[in-house]
Amino acid sequence: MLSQAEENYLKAILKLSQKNGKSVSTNAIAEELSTKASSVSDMMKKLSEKSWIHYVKYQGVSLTEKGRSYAVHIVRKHRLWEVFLVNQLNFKWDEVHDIAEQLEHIKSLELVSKLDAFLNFPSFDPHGDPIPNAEGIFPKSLAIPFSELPIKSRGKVVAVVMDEPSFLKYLDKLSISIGAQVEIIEVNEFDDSFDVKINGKQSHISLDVAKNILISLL
Amino acid sequence: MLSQAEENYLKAILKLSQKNGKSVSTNAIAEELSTKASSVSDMMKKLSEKSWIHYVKYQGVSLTEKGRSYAVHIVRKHRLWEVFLVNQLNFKWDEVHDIAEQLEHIKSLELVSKLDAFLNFPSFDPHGDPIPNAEGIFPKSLAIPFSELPIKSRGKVVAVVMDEPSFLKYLDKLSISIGAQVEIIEVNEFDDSFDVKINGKQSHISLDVAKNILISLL
DNA sequence: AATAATTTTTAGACAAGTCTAAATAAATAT
DNA sequence: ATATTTATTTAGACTTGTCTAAAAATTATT
Ligand SMILES: [Mn+2]
Ligand SMILES: [Mn+2]
Ligand SMILES: [Mn+2]
Ligand SMILES: [Mn+2]
Repeated sequence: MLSQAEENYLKAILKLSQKNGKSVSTNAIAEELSTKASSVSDMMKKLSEKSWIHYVKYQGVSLTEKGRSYAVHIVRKHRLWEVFLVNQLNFKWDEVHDIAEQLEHIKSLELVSKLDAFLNFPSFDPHGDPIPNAEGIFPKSLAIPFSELPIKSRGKVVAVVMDEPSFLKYLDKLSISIGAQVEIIEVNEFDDSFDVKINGKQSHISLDVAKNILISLL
Repeated sequence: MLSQAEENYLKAILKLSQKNGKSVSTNAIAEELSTKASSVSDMMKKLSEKSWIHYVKYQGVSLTEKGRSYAVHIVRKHRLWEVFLVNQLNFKWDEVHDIAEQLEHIKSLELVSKLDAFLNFPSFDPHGDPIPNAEGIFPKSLAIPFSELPIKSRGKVVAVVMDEPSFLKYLDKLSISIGAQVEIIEVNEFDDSFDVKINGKQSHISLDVAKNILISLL
């Protein structure tokens, strides 16, 4: 049985390899988990001995089939619990991450499947992130960053890339939530900002913000 | 912030002092937590340095005010989660203990209070155990062991003392559940067993079983 | 009251997980 | 191709929580 620490490492490796493709560096993992590279090296040795990861010294790591499916299961739990917290307990979307970070480590397959059913088999979490099903398959969603939305075309917010509370609260202030209708009116070259419409109302956002909002075209 | 291990020790001390009054012995704690007396000694030193318990070598331990209130909070979480698992997720009462044993360590006051509200502020868990409120006050219930119910008087099952799955499943088999109407028809002196009525139907239970069922008189 | 049995504590060891500092390998720049 | 910088690993130390075995204190028995 894996410890919480081991589970967090697997999850970090999954996240980083989903983002950057291929193999993951020691430093990237250390950064992701706010720990030191030396601690990561130690842990990589351990996880590799137990066949959770492929690891060649100085060459980075990748998940084994077994490791990937375990990591996906943790992600599944994390996102299901976030749905529970927001939809059933009325938490706000910027409040749930740290709690789900703990709940994801609760061990009971029965619990996960009953929770899934209770929540009506959701496909996306409160931040628009896809929830893998019991077989580990992620639902597809073709989404592009808001910053790459063609001018004048309409889109719908489907997800956010960051889940830091400060970013999420800022989106609240801008009335940007999952499902909101958006449109780019104009690009301001000199500061890379955008004049936009959000649910029909004119607004203004920076490139940094726009890159972290995922849109599906209407 | 307390570790899971420390929390489990505090909870064990609370449980034992509620059962036997006064101060709790090293061996009793070791037994309760399935660990060794030497480990308990070590931990008692640590908890006492941090003022969670009163501890005098060779004299047993008791909780400080602060320790008691922390332990009660863990119990509150444990029992609220059990209610959630049984009432919302349709677990059976013999399946929830181990899961609640993990969930009780999730740290978020906000979560506890929202869960409490979501469940409609329950006063008793699925085994009939009292759930302390946010102030740490336990609801009262004057209950006596089934084995001490006066002959011919009627009673209602309000709680069970043990929560081992095997015991709970056996009660299921006897159709004994929280709320069931019961009555002792006759005491069989030679084997200390009882002829009883459960929801009107005649049955037969041992002293061991009867001692672990709590009744309130009708 | 002295002895025996039981309970509790200490001493020393170990595994997990982390850290700092030093060594080594790999990548980059000259 | 060599030197420099950066990334990664190793060495050694520390904390938490556990264990076994031995020592000490307490309790029970004669
Ligand atoms: Mn986590
Ligand atoms: Mn999320
Ligand atoms: Mn526990
Ligand atoms: Mn219970």
